[in-house]
Amino acid sequence: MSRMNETLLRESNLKITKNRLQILELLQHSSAPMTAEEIYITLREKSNLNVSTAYRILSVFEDKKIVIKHQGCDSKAYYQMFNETHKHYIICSECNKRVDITNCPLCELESKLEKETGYQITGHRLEFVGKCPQCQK
Amino acid sequence: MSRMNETLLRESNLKITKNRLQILELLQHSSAPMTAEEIYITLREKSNLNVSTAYRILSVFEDKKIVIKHQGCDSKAYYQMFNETHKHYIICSECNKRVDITNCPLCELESKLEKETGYQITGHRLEFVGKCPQCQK
DNA sequence: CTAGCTGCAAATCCTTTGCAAGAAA
DNA sequence: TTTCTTGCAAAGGATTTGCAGCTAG
Repeated sequence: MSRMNETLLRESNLKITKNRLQILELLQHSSAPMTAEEIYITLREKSNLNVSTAYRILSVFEDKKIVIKHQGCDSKAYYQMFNETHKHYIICSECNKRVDITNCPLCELESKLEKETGYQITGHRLEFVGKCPQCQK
Repeated sequence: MSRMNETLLRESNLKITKNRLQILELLQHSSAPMTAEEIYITLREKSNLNVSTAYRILSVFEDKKIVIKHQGCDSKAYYQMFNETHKHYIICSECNKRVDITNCPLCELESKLEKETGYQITGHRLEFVGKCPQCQK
């Protein structure tokens, strides 16, 4: 529902623009995190979106905690909706394809670590790396 | 002992050079993973090492499994000795300082995931993010 | 109208490469 | 000598920025 996204933008003090709505739609319907370039390529015709605009929108969304950003080992940044936040991935070392894993055994560990290290822990990143079925051939 | 590192290089079919020995020494004595630039800055006077040489040496070391490379959220690559491999970190979201955490509850999870996803899992990356004691002020 | 968005081109940051000179075996 | 390493400068890919025009409110 595009109406919901308009509200989301309004509540974040952001103007409602076609680009922003389309990026939201896209990320909401994507089964995997996307790079800025993937988003740009998907939307450039439909919306004639520019790459730098894509980066700018994603960056604002990150500040407003609408999306979160992962740094992939391929040194590209991957973006996904914030509400799907607590997910982890298996990443193919050949093609960089990502697959979700459900269930996270780590949250409990966090408070223990806070005591041990003095860090104020705000989150964690867990990624498994391997070869996906296709790349195993 | 620099003699050991000479053997290490010889066994990897690499010529023994001042730059390589100094980078090995440095990483062995560093308590945290280092970026190519940090290594370069530390060694440029002592060894008049060039940035691209640093990258090249680190890249060869990675191929030969002498070091491993992490991609940090600051989009810089961090290098450490391979033998210290199975470590995870807490990373300060302000200053990017890294602290080791001992003990890894995840290895068991891997085989379960292999069955579920069809991926051939070769490793994992686990990083906790938060604010280090200094940056909490 | 005004603040906030956008496109475009140029700039920046990290990393890689081409090439010719230099050092190890 | 032969092969591998290096320094330098230039190129590369991902991301950011300056600026002038545009658009939502």
